Amino acid sequence: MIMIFNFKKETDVKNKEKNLFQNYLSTHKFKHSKQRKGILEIFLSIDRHLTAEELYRAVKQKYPSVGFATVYRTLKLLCATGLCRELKLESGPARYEHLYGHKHHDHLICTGCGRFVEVIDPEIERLQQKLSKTHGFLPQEHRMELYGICPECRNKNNG
Amino acid sequence: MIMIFNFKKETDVKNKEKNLFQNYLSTHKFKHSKQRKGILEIFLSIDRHLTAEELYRAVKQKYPSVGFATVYRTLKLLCATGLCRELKLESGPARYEHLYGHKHHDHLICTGCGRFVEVIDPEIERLQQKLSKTHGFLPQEHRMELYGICPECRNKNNG
DNA sequence: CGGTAAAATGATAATGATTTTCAATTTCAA
DNA sequence: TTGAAATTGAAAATCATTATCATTTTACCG
Ligand SMILES: [Mn+2]
Ligand SMILES: [Mn+2]
Ligand SMILES: [Zn+2]
Ligand SMILES: [Zn+2]
Repeated sequence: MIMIFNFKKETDVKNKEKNLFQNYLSTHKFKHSKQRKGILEIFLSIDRHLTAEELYRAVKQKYPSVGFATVYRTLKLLCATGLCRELKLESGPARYEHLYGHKHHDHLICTGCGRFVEVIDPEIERLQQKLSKTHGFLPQEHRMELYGICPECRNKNNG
Repeated sequence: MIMIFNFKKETDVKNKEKNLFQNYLSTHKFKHSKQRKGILEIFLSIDRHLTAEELYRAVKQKYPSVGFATVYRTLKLLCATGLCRELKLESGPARYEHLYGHKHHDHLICTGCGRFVEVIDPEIERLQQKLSKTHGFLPQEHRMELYGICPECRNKNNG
């Protein structure tokens, strides 16, 4: 019962995201190609912070003819639509995460295993705004990544 | 009088940094080349957040025969010595800043003109540590960049 | 001082991630 | 259905950075 309910809710959310994308394409006079639909579909099916290459590989499994460039191009469109956020991290290629229905958050990243934990601290957010204003800046965005060792990796290293 | 005093203090600091570098080279059995000395000298003479290319160009003016690769290699050494910090920002090539005698700080960056303002908020730092620990992480480093529009750019756009 | 092994250098090639180019294909409004 | 315009995949180009390698320097020894 609960499973069925969750399943329904999930597909509803995904349909909403698909509609937002279709709307974005329409209002910007972009075309509704198979590739764009397919890439969005696969993107929505994977809820991780993945790289363009990881997404490309997943897309290939269902749609083998899609090119790497199209994945990159579509990721830009998804970001423009507000469905996706591009993360430029300290090292490695950019990673992409779902944005729709996700509030702003920052990341706690394990330097051992690469695990991502999404965090938000309203007090930090407030102080960031205040700090910007103290220096006369009009605050726009910010980026905060906290690096450390996660509980699992701490156990491994200590055991 | 004050000028002379400041001048002396400045060169003292620079000499200390040069000595630290020479020590680093010695203790690691690296050689004391003209290029390394020259690049450090130019690096110390420019107190900005500069790219490898900007440093390369400045070095070239006084030491035209120095290669780009050597500038990159020496920047790595300066970072290892603790005289320099490499900043991987949201976009563009890495930037390098003086580290010796500079406490940890984060950056407020103007999206209009690219101005860097160094900021530190002990309360934010404390909350970052706390946030990491709340999730069972052993805190290591963090990165925080606040983007906004600086007072000068705000005036320009409003005027 | 020479002599010499090891390290450093500069030029250039290679790399990795991303973007651009372009000929062929697809979309879509008329 | 048709044709102009957008999109695509493949491949080349780009950008920042790193690796390679023949030549030059450095540091040490006699
Ligand atoms: Mn996230
Ligand atoms: Mn700084
Ligand atoms: Zn971990
Ligand atoms: Zn500005």
